[in-house]
Amino acid sequence: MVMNKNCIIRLSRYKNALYRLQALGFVKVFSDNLADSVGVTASQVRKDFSIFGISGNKKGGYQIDALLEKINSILGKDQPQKVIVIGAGHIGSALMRYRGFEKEGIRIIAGFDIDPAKINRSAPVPVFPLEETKAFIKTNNIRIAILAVPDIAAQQALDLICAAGIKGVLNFAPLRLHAPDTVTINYVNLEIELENLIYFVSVEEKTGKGQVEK
Amino acid sequence: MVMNKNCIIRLSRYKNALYRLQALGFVKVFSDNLADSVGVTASQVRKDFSIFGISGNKKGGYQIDALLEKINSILGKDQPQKVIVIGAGHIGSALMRYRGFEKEGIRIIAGFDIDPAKINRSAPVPVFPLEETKAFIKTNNIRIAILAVPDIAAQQALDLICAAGIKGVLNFAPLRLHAPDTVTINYVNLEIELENLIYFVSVEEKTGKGQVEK
DNA sequence: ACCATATTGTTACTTTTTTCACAATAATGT
DNA sequence: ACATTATTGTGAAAAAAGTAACAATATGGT
Repeated sequence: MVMNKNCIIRLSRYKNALYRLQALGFVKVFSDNLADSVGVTASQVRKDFSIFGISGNKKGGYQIDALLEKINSILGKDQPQKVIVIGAGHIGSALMRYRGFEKEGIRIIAGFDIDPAKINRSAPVPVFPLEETKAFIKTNNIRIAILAVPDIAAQQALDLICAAGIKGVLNFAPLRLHAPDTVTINYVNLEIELENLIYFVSVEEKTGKGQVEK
Repeated sequence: MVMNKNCIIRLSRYKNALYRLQALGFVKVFSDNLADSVGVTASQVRKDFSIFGISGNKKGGYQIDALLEKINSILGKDQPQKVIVIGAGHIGSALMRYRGFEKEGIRIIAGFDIDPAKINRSAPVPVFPLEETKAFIKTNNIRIAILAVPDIAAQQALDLICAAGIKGVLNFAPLRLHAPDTVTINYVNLEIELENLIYFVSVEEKTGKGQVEK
């Protein structure tokens, strides 16, 4: 089975598209419908499905609800996922307020910060002192953390949570972090995404389009 | 010149790493230093540089300040970039408050929302009614917008801003949008990033690691 | 019950991306 | 001044990812 990260990302996209199709009243879907709504080729869809052992019906396409069930199970969406946030600054606290994760079965259950002024044990998503992180992770059996601390603090914070048992990290600090390879780190960097846009927009202005692959 | 989006993203990463090295007092850097701090191979660094016509000195590596100047110019960081935000909900308003873009020369100069309650013409980053978007983009010559509106409104909002002259969009809505191919769209989706982590973490728990490519 | 048709599943092919490998060469020490 | 060594720059090789093509087959119409 030859699988890579992009594959899983596409699986999430298929899932989102399927929910939309389902909401429109569709019951079954063909690889090319799904391809169109996600923006990939039909071959890609079928290949991805075959990688994960998802099968449909020749001439009949895929049954949307069965397909969703399968994808959700692959993506581990059977049970709700508890997540914590390290760093209650601008990004961290925006994430704690953000309700959009819930419909995906992802719950941010606590935040942690080194600054005493940020502590608030009675907020809807409570914020605890950083020292309590390790104990919290262990007693609540948390696997996934969002790291939203300043650059200089990031590696140290990562070491702390890895030692406590965290296995997956969504990192907002704009630098490469090091962790045991049993820990998966995904990077989010809006500055880089914007810089990327700026590049393509200005190249296009200079050249009049067509030269650049995206 | 064979160049792709990942190449530009790596260029941004090199830039960030170079600033850190510079802050530590380094004056020159070798491809393998840079590779280490960004997490790629030294060959990759040199190849990327050769694509953009960046050259160093045999045996002498690269002069950090000259290198930064070159990369910044490629990335269009010579002049500050004005950006607007469409949608002043949770994500949109967090972005408007976020000061982290400024050190990258990116300034969010206004927000727009359809909800009259969100309008605030005198905020540090003012929020205007959606109807004024087109005029604002034209008079201020804006090229780049962040799209932070609900799914159902996204395509319509995109059509509006594209018609007004926007050329690059950072989209937070979790669906594929359609635009003329003179417009670049980058997608940000934290739910998908988290789902991705959940997948890798649970696969690892089941298999005991080593089977999965990332 | 059979035929024509549409769609899957998978293998082979193509393209893209990354890595390797090494000649060219600048810096350093003797 | 010369030899040695470290590092770049790049073309060729390898690996990875994506696309195309088509045989297999289920479906629906007649």
